[in-house]
Amino acid sequence: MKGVPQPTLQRLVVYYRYLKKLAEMDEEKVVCSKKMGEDVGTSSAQVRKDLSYFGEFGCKGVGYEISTLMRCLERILGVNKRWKVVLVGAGNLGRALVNYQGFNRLGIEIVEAFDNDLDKIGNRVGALAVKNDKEMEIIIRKNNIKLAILAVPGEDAQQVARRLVAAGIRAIWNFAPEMLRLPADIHVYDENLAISLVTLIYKLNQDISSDSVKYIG
Amino acid sequence: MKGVPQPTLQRLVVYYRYLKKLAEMDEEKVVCSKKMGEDVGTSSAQVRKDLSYFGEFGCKGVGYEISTLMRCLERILGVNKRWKVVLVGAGNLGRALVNYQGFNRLGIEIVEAFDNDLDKIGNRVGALAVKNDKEMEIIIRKNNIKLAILAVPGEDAQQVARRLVAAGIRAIWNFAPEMLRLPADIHVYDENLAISLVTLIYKLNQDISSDSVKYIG
DNA sequence: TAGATTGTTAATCGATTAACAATC
DNA sequence: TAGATTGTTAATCGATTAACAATC
Repeated sequence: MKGVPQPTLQRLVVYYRYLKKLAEMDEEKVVCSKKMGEDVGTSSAQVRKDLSYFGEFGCKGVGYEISTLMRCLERILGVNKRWKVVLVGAGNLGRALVNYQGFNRLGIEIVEAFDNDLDKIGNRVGALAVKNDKEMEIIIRKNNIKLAILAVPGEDAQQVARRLVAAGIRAIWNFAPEMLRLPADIHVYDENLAISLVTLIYKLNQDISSDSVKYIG
Repeated sequence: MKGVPQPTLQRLVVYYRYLKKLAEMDEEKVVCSKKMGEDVGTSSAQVRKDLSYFGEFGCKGVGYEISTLMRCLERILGVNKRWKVVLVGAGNLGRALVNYQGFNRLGIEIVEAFDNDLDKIGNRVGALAVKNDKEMEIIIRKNNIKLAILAVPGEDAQQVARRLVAAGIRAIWNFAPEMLRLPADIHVYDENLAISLVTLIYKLNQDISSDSVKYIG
C-alpha cells in the first residue's frame, strides 16, 4: 500500500471516472483491461499493473466487474468519504473553484471561504459568504478541517500556508506560483497553471520554428 | 532540440520565473546552479542537466548571468512572443482564466471568448464580450489563432475540439475531464483538476488510516 | 477443452543523480 | 595558483512494456 507511483495514482482517478460512466450507461457488467486501456488512452498492461499495487480485482479469462472495481477504487482513493475543505483567497480563481461542479461528485465539500481583502469579505461565493481570514484558524480547528485550497497571491502564499498548517491543515492544494516551505509531512500539490500553458506554447513555438526552417532550407 | 523530457520543460518554466524575480530584486548579476536548485526545490545537477538540453549558458567557476539566462529561457520557451488565445466555454472556470493575472506576463493574450449558451453570449468577461460559438471558426481563421483554452462541459469537449482543429487551432489547453481524440500533431495539455485533488485526498486518507492502525495496534 | 484474460516477472526504457575533467 | 562551478559521462533509480504461466 506504499510506494505507489504518482502516475499510477493519477491514472487510478481516470479509471474511476471511466468506470463510473460505464456503470451509468449500464450496458455491460464486466470490462477487461484491454478495453479499459484503449478507452482511457493507455495500455492493458498498464491498467493491470496499476491495479496490482492495491490487490487483485479481476477474474482471469473474464475481466473486472465494473461495479465492484468502481467501489474498490472509491475506497482506495478515499472518495467514498466526504471531505470538508476550506478555500483561502476569494479572487477569480478561488470563486471559480467553489463553483466548479465535479468536486461534489468526488466527495469534496468547500465549507468556508476566507480572504483578507475587506472588499471581498461578506460577498457571496456560491453558497458561501467570504469570511475574514482572521477567523481562519479558529474555524479550521473547530471543524477539524484537514484540506485547504490556497488561491492567494504569490507573495502571501508562504505566510498563509504556515498559518494553515499551524491551524491543523494537513494537505494544501496550492494555486499560488510559489514553492511552499512546509514540514515534510504536510502534503502539497502545486497546481501551476502557468507551467501547463507554457509547455503548450513551447511546443507550438517548436512547430512554427521547424516550419520556417522548411521554408528556408 | 528534440527529445526534451516533459519534467525538464516544466522546470524550465520554474527557473524562468525564478530568474525574473532575481532580476527584479537586482542584487546579484550571477547565480550558480547550486543556489538555483536550492531556491526552486531541486538539485544543482538537475538544473545543469535541464539547461544542457538547449546549449551552454553558464561560465565555469562563475555561474550563470541572470539577465542572459533569463532571456535565453524566454526564447527557448517561446514566451518572448505574444500569443493570441481563444477561450471556449465562458462558465465559472473560463471566466476565472480570462481574469487570471500572470498569463499576460507570459505573453498570452486571450482575445476572444465563445459559448453556446444564449444566456452567456453578450455578457462581459474581463474586457471581452462572450460571442456565439457559431462565429468561432470564422474568427479563429481570420485572426490566425493557434491556441485554444477548452473549458466546456465534458460531453461537449470532443465535438468542440474537432471544430477547433478544423478551424486551424494547433494546441488545446483542455480543462474538460475528457480524453480528446485528435490528430497526433495537435498538442493537447489535459488540465485535470479532479486528478490533482484526488491524489491529495488519497494521501490524506492514507495518513488517517495509518493513524488508526497506530491506535489499534 | 479451447479461448480469453488476469496478475506477475523480466526486459526495456527514460529520467535523475553522482562524479569528475575542463576551465574560469 | 587555488577554489569554484560548469557541462557531460556513467551509474542508479524508477516506471513502462512485453511476455507468459495460471486459471476462469
